[in-house]
Amino acid sequence: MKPAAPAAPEPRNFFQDVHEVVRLVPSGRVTTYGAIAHYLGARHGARTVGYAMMAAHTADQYVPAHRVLNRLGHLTGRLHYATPFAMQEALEAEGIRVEEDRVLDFSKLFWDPSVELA
DNA sequence: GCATTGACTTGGG
DNA sequence: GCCCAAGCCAATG
Repeated sequence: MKPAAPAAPEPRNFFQDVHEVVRLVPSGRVTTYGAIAHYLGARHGARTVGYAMMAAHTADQYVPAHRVLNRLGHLTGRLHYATPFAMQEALEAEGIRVEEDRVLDFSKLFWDPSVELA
């Protein structure tokens, strides 16, 4: 019989893996695409992680993508939200200070899954 | 099957 | 600290 339902627009397990790691990010903390990629093996490349985040918009469960930033702590994905302020407000709602589209004390708030989940 | 694009990262100027 | 170029993987046309 058929191995799977090709009609299902769901991507590979890799997307679910990325979404799961993002959900594990505690409130008030942030992580980066590179950290997630490294936790998953770093073979897929940070770009693929970012691509998975774009799919997070269509994920079954909610994914706190606002806690995922680039290595500089910039809110790179804010333009992908319904409103460009949604991501910043979501971060500030968790006690994270955001200034000029970048997270303050990013080094302190940085949450590395390859270390915290070790 | 090749070329383009994308929520990235690193290195050099 | 910021900008440009190269490398990387996956999806789309």
